[in-house]
Amino acid sequence: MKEKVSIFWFRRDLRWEDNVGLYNALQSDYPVIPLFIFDKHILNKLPKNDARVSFIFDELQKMRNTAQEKFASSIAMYHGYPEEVFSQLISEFSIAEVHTNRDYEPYAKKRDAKIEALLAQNGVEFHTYKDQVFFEPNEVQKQDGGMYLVYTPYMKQWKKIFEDSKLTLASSENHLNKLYKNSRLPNLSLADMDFEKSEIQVPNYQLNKNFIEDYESTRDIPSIEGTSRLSPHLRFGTVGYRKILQQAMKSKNEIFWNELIWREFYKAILYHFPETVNRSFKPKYDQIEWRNNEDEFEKWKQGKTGYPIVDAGMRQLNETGWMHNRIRMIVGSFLCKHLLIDWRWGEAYFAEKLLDYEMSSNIGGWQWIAGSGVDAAPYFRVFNPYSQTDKFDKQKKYINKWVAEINTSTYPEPMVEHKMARQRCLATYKLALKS
DNA sequence: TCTCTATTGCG
DNA sequence: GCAATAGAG
Repeated sequence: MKEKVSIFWFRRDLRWEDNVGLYNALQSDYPVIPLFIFDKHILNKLPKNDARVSFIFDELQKMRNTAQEKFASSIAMYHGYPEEVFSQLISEFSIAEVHTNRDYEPYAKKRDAKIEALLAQNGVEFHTYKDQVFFEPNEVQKQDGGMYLVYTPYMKQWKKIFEDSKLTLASSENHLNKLYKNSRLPNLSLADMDFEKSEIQVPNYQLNKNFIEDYESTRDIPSIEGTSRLSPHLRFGTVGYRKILQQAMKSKNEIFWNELIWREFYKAILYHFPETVNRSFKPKYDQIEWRNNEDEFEKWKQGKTGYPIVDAGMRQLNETGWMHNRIRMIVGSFLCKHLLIDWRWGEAYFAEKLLDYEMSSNIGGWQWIAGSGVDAAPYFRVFNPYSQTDKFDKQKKYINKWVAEINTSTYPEPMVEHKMARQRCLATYKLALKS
């Protein structure tokens, strides 16, 4: 006789507290098995020392320890394809319900549809919940029911409907005694999955009131810790989104809040226009004749362009898995506009390196800088790396930190001359965009 | 979430 | 000779 259980499937919500799906799973009539699947569809494409895999692994082990020590439970961990893992679970247990938080990325939508069908065939209920956003892609709409394509009106509507909404936390952490009592559910090591521990660590985030007050004045200065470092935690759900919103609301200054709304805007855009993963939102921009020079791309990746602010950014990315947002715009503009390399190449490199890699934000950001996206920068807006340095890193504190050899003979000459590159960019874009 | 150039005004 | 600014990309 198989045991009757329910399952909560963790994906990008790695926390016990304020977890909507988990809260609902714990209301089940049956003990709840917490599940995590290291998905081979995703992991097979990653390098063996991928920092995000290390981070997820460490966080899950911490959570597993908590479950063992306080609730005589654990987390069932598998390395495999989700459909296979669920087939196995179905054979081992009599599963009443599977609960999970909704995910809006193109791959996730397909995966979940498959799992839902598999479960349905076996008479298992599949319940999904809103957890990683405050408003889902269909909840912020124009009067005519269409999706906003410009950020500002989207943001205004978002805030308008937010006023009529309640911001409450889900008290999942108070119901963990409903977890399935087995402290030896299947565990894994990184080595079991043929991965190794990364050198790169995810730093802690800051979210105090002063930080949010000062955010507007400090966020653009890359040499100070004026950004929240929240992004990897937000990405993997090691902090709950509603708690962040609550903090953001405490300040009169709405700049930080607006950044959270950008995140939801780009999630909604990717949800409604999944083809923009590798197509320009504005089709004409796919007519651009990119130069796509491999050697130049290599110099950009390594931070050897001869433009100190660009090189500092790329080296920060390579060494820490993170880059300041102001600098992301500068290196992105340099790649697309000075070097005329396809934004998709830059997007792919960021996807490989960023601890906080979020598909919707990354695609949105790159299409913004390339000019091809919704509500994008106009094509003729070419960032000047020198004036950006003057504005945001006047004392060269950031540059000196990441490009130590800046004043020595080993530092390369600029790989392209700014004025020429700018004119070449304008001419190339103009050619592609004319009628 | 920009940059460049030409022009104006000051004097 | 410089700073401020409009207009265009």
